[in-house]
Amino acid sequence: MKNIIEVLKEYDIAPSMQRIKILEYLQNYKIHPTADMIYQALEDEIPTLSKTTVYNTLKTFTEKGILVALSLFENEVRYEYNTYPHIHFKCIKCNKIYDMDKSFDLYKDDIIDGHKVIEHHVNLKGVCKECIKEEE
Amino acid sequence: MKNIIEVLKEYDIAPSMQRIKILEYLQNYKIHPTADMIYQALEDEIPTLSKTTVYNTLKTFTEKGILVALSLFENEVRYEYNTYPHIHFKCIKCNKIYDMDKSFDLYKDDIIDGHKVIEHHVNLKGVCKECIKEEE
DNA sequence: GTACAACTTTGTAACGATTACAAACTTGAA
DNA sequence: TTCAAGTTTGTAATCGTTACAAAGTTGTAC
Repeated sequence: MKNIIEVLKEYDIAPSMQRIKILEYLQNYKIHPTADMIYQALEDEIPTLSKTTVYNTLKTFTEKGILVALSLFENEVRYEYNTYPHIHFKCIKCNKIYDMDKSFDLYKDDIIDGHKVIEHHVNLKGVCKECIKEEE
Repeated sequence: MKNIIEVLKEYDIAPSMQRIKILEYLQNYKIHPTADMIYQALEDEIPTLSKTTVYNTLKTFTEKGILVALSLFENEVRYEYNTYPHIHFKCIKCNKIYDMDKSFDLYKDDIIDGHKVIEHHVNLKGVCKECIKEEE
């Protein structure tokens, strides 16, 4: 396993104690933790740790490219009336969500690796046609 | 277009004014609105409308099967250390997220229908192997 | 028509994840 | 040793959402 301090330096991040522990946790526990999970796991080891530090650190890591943040539709639940399987495309500029009729292998109701699939979502994110126009 | 009152009755939902207007909005504006978007669109027409009513109604519609609620990772951002393209499976019982190495057509950096794709996520939801065991 | 029960709607308060902000602390170079 | 830049911390605020209880509405039995 790569030295954590070197990884941080590689990404141009000062290797503070908090940052080292957080990255170490992420390397060891690949359960896609939330900020809160990380905080709870480390608060015994670093009793002064602040949740804000965890958020700040994760933000820094994500900005510098060490991590990827997963959360397609962020804080909002979106509702749709039609429910045939299709692909969603969300524009990062205007926040509109478009339906796309590209087909895909649907795993709904399949068993994969022993896990039972109930829902299958394909989500794209990018800049929509309209917003590309406006950029020019 | 189908009569809205009949659709509601079909799904065993009493057709109140609020419910009719909300369903009408969803039929007419297929932009996958948030609860708040719906509230804002209707508050002029129904000045006494409460946000709670919108939330209640959407919950009812979703429970009865008129709508589908989209929001894969809910309120939480999850972080991951490795970033090769893969499929995520989230267990609805234990909330763990598993990586799956099934391959899929990757649309990243493609242009589809004029929209530029920057991110491409495939997300499955269901009951994981462990939790299936526990159910028996 | 009245009364009552069941259902709906409403407003306020609370919640949980996240962010803003400013004060306190740490670091390293001049 | 000092100072500036960077880092950490705690508190308060924000945003989407939910809990809860009071008020309003409806339909049916009398």
